[in-house]
Amino acid sequence: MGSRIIGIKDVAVAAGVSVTTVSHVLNDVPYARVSPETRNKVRSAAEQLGYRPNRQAQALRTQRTGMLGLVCEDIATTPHAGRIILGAEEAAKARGYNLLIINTPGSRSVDSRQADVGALLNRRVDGILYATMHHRKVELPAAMRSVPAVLVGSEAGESEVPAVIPDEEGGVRDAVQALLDAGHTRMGFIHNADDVPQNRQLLQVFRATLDEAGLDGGAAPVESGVPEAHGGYEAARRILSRKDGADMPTALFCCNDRMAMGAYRGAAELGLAIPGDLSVVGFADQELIAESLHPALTTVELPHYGMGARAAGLLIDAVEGTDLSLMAAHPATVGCTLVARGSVTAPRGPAT
Amino acid sequence: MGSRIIGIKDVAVAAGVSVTTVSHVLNDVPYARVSPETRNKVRSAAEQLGYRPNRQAQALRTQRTGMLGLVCEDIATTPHAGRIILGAEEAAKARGYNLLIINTPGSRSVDSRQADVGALLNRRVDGILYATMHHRKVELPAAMRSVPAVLVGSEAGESEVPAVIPDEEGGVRDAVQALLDAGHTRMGFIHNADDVPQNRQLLQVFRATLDEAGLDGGAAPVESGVPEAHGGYEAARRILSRKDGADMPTALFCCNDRMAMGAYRGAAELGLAIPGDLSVVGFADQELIAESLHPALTTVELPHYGMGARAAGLLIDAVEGTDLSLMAAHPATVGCTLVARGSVTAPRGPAT
DNA sequence: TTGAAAGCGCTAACAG
DNA sequence: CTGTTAGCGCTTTCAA
Repeated sequence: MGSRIIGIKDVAVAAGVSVTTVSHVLNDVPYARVSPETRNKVRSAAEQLGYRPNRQAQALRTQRTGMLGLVCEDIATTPHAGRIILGAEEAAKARGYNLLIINTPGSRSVDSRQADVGALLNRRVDGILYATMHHRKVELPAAMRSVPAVLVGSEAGESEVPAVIPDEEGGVRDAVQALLDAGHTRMGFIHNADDVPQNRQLLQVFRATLDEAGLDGGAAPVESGVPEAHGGYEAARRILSRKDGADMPTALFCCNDRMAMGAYRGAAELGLAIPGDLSVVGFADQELIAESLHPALTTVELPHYGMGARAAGLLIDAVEGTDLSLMAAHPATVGCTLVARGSVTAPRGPAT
Repeated sequence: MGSRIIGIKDVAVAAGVSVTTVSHVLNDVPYARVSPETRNKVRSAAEQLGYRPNRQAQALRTQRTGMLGLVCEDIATTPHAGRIILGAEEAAKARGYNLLIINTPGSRSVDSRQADVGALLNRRVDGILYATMHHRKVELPAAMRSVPAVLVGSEAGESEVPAVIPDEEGGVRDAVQALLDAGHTRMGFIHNADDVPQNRQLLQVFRATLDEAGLDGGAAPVESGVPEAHGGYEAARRILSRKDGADMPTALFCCNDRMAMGAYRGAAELGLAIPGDLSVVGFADQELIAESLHPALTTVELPHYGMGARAAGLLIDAVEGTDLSLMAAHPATVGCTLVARGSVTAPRGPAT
């Protein structure tokens, strides 16, 4: 137990070769012509000594750190954060990269975010993943332009940074289609009152899908509320007590699962059983809630893991030379999946 | 736009001084004696050129990377992951460190986890944070012993690795006390049927707290179920339909919030209003659920953020020379907070 | 087939 | 007060 840290030199000595040879062997340098015996000697010496290549030193020499920066704008605050991180981490690891993670408050000044990105740049990350929670246009720290970058979950304003976003439109279509397929023709829409573009779009797609099915999307009852259980509760009560009889919707599309949870309660209070009297689909929010509800909520899952993985893959492509500039204008989109659980069934036959 | 990357040398030239001086100024080396004018010249030259110290090079030279490895055992899978990561990240950042994150499947072989830790070691992280989700003894990859390490959320088996764990015992006591304070004397315990030590302990503490209050903890009704909403539902039904009248519990302690959610439904079906007829407290699970329930669930919050921050702080202390070996035998504990919401109130007066 | 040697960008003795 | 210089551990010409 003498020398604490052993380097390539120690391996070279132990194997009776030069450091060059060790480097060639251990890195499988293609043009290196080393005899098999020598290779073995080197490898076993390295193993024996427990040699750990110092990636800092390698990086200094090769100008490649093999590290990707993941800057999360408030992301680690939401329950979905972990999935994005996990997706990015596994995709990165699979290609030999590691993730340097940094949280940056989106609320704070651009300067503070600059500094966070700067820290990553000082560490010479090969590229940067910039993740945000709410799918919207985002203003990027200027410093980011000096390395390849990919946005996760939102698009950049005017810049030409490629982005990976969820295909929410497809998700809404799938959800509505599931209701249509079950035989529903009158469905209500419970809207998130937060006025972000994303939310407006959900409603548009909802209506368009109805129109395309030959129904009147514009006529569908819509109510908004705060994006919490009680907002959903109130909105549901309003929709469901508008009028009785033939016009009452037999299904509800809720903009997020918490609101759906509230809708459950609203329906229960009005004596409506789910899914017998009322089918419900949720959207993109909380798997945990969806599964815990009774009956379990059929909902659309946002592909957090997939977006993380996809973005990391693209970023590595860019780092390794692929030109992503074509992608900048046209974000990559990853599909949402409709998870069918127990809250959708066929509507009751027309009232007698 | 000639030279792309500018180094300390460029700054030295621009400022008309030597690299030593630049290094001294930029790093605020205490024993360096540099005139204020020179300092200014250096600083503005650096600023001007947009100089970014190359931390890889610094690290190579100083043998300190300023990076902490965070290995998460399956952690990024759970919704709590983000809070631990966030806590660790912010604490690290505050002291000038960054986090290299790596997910490692706890289910897979020790070898695979060794490899993950190895990747961190190759990058010469200054220390390692090892986080697990379920508070239990954990078997650590041997390689970890070569750098300072701190466990988050679980204790090590026989090794002498310091750990940071939640004070669940205190959390249970607080919850029971809240019920006691509200005037409850008969409370049921809804147990997680998973047979992990943690769960057994919760019940013990529950009983002990009751005993200490002069009640008979052993007599409290206990029912177990799978740790999901339906498990809680079934357990609640069993407890609440055991017998009527004076012996029926007026409050329920649930081992996690999903089970509490099920208990709500069970109570509702039996015609019991919460909190009027039945008070409920949850434990350590899902803030999102707790807030969305109606009435909102009073529950005990596990200090994920705090554990992450605390662990990072300790690790950095160790990295910077503090001896943590005393701590190894005695894990640091961070308190859980009882979040009072709407599910606890005084019991109804004794039945007429 | 293998080895010697020149740096990657920076810090820290040691000299002035 | 400031500058020279020797590495940190590794890769990669270039030469043998």
